[in-house]
Amino acid sequence: MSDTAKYADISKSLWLNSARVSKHLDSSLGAIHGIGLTEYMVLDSLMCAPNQALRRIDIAEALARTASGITRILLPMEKLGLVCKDINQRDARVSLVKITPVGQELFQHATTTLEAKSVALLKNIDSKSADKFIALLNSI
Amino acid sequence: MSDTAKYADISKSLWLNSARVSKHLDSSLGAIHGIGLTEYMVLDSLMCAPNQALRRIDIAEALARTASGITRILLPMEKLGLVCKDINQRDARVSLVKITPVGQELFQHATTTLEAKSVALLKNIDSKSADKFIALLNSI
DNA sequence: AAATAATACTTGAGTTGTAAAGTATATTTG
DNA sequence: CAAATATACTTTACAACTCAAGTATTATTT
Repeated sequence: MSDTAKYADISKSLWLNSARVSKHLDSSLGAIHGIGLTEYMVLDSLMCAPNQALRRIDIAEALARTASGITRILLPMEKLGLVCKDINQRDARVSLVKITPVGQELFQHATTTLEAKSVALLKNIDSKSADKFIALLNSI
Repeated sequence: MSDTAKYADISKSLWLNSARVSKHLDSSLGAIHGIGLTEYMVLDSLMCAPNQALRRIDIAEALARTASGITRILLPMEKLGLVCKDINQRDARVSLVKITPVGQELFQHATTTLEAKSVALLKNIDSKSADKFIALLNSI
C-alpha cells in the first residue's frame, strides 16, 4: 500500500471509530447523567481552565466548534445550573463562563462513567499501547 | 496517571481530533468535488462491496449511521447520478444501492484529494507510526 | 476626537443527523 | 395456511450543529 493511501486510511478510521465511540459515550452520559458528550467536554475544558472560567470563543476553539454552537449548548447548561455567567470588568463584550459547584459535582460523576465506558470500549488496547495511542492522537 | 483516566483521555482525544480532521476534509471535499465526507464514505463502502452494491442497512452499519440517515444522504446522491437503485429480485423490501460510473469517477478524484489532505493533516506522523496508528484504530 | 476596523458574542436560516412511528414485504409459528 | 413477528426501508418531528448577518463593545487609525 502506498503511503498516501495509508494516511487517508487513518482519516477514515478516525472518522468511523470516533463516531462509534462517541455515540456510545454520548448515550451512556445521557442516560446516566442527563448530559451529552459535548456538554461533558465543555465542563472538562472549564475544569482545566485557570479560575475554572473561559470565554465562549475559547471553549469553541478548545472543542473545535463555532462560537454560535457554544452559545447554543451553554443555554440549557445555564438553566440546569451547571455553569454561570461571569462578567469581565475590562471588556463588556466578553461573557465569561464559569463552572458551578453543581457542575463540578456532575462532572466528577460523569468522569467516572466516561472512564468506565472508555475502558470497556478500548479493552483490546493494553496500557502501553494506550500511551502510544494518546501520543499519536496528540501529534495530529 | 491512572489507567482508567488514560482510556478516558483516548476517548476525548479521539472525539476532538476526529472533529478537527473531519471538518477539514469535509470542507475540502465539498469545495473541490461537491460532496461531504459522509458522502465520500458511502462511495468508499460501495467501492469495497462485491458487485459494488449494498443494502441501505449495510451502509448504515458500515458508517455507524442509522438507516434513516442513509435514506437522507442517498437522495441527493441519486439525483446527482453518483449512485442508483438496484432492485433485489428475491426480497422487495430491499433497495440495493449501486455506485454508477459517474460516482466511480468522482470517487477516484475525491480519493486523490482525501489522500493529499490527509498527508498534510498528519504530517507529524511518520510512515512507521502511521502503521501503528491504523492498527490501534482498527483494534477499537 | 471621530471614523474605521476588529472582537465577542447572538440570532435566523439552513444542513445533517437521530429516534420513533409508519409502510410494505418476508418469515416464522401455532 | 392464517396470524404474529421480523425485516428493510421511509417519514415525521426534533436535536445539534454551521454559516452568515446582526448587535454591542473595544481598539486602532487618521
